[in-house]
Amino acid sequence: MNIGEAAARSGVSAKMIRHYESIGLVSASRRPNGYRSYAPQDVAVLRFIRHARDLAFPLEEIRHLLALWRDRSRASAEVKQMALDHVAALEAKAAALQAVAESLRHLAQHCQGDDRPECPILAELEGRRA
Amino acid sequence: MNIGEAAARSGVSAKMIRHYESIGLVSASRRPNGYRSYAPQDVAVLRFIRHARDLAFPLEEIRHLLALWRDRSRASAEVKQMALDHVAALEAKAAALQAVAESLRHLAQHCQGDDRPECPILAELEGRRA
DNA sequence: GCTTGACCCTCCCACCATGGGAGACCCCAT
DNA sequence: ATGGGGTCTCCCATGGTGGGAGGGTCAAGC
Repeated sequence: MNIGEAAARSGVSAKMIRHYESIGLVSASRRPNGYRSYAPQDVAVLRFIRHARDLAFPLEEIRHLLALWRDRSRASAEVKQMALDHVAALEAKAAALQAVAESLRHLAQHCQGDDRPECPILAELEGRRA
Repeated sequence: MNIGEAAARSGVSAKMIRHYESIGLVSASRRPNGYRSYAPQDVAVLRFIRHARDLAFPLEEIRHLLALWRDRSRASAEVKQMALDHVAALEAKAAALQAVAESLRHLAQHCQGDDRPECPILAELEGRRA
């Protein structure tokens, strides 16, 4: 099948499929006319990638996961470790965002939010620890 | 003062100060030799920007906040609204990350993580809803 | 005066993942 | 043979930051 159909079946855009190929994450055979040609197992790889992206794995980690996936003798421990490390990274990022949101929310709480110009939010940004 | 000192005093790297200037967020007068020259109030602006960045405001919103800051007759309501909108955006992003982390954590929970190859994480990525 | 080192200048490239678009080519059906 | 839809490659943009090359400037020490 051509790239368009592979895209539709995998949920990965044609644009991204080409990109993944350019960074060596996937490969594709070519027809005589230069068109990329995909077999069902190629679509499976693309789907794998998409699911991993849905779980916010960076492409470099996906490259690793793909290698483990293809290695039928891999130890599940390695996969699990990658997953847990990734979970930790995601939670750290989420916590950092949440913390920033908290402090801004506190700040906003002290702002009247009326027609007057007095604003503790701006004061805080300015540097007066108000 | 030169850019290096302004950077040290504001906590914004010289690199970033130049960048902010290139996108019209800040301005700087020039010395005859071409060097940028900063007054204390310029440093105050840079500090404002840095504090806003610490609160994860995007530069375009900071541009707006700066305008409000400089407008002594602004209504604090507008600032508060921006802050609360931003809080909502941050919390949405944090929640999304947390949700992804959760599902991956659940997935990993079912993985033995031993020497054997069986791995529900890879199975899930593959698409078998295991 | 001359060298040295610290600073400054501009311009380009990189990250990360994705999308948009231009200009050209291919193929099939009418 | 013409039109439309698919495909090709290549460039550009996002957002915010950093790195570095290649060159100019200035002050201090000799």
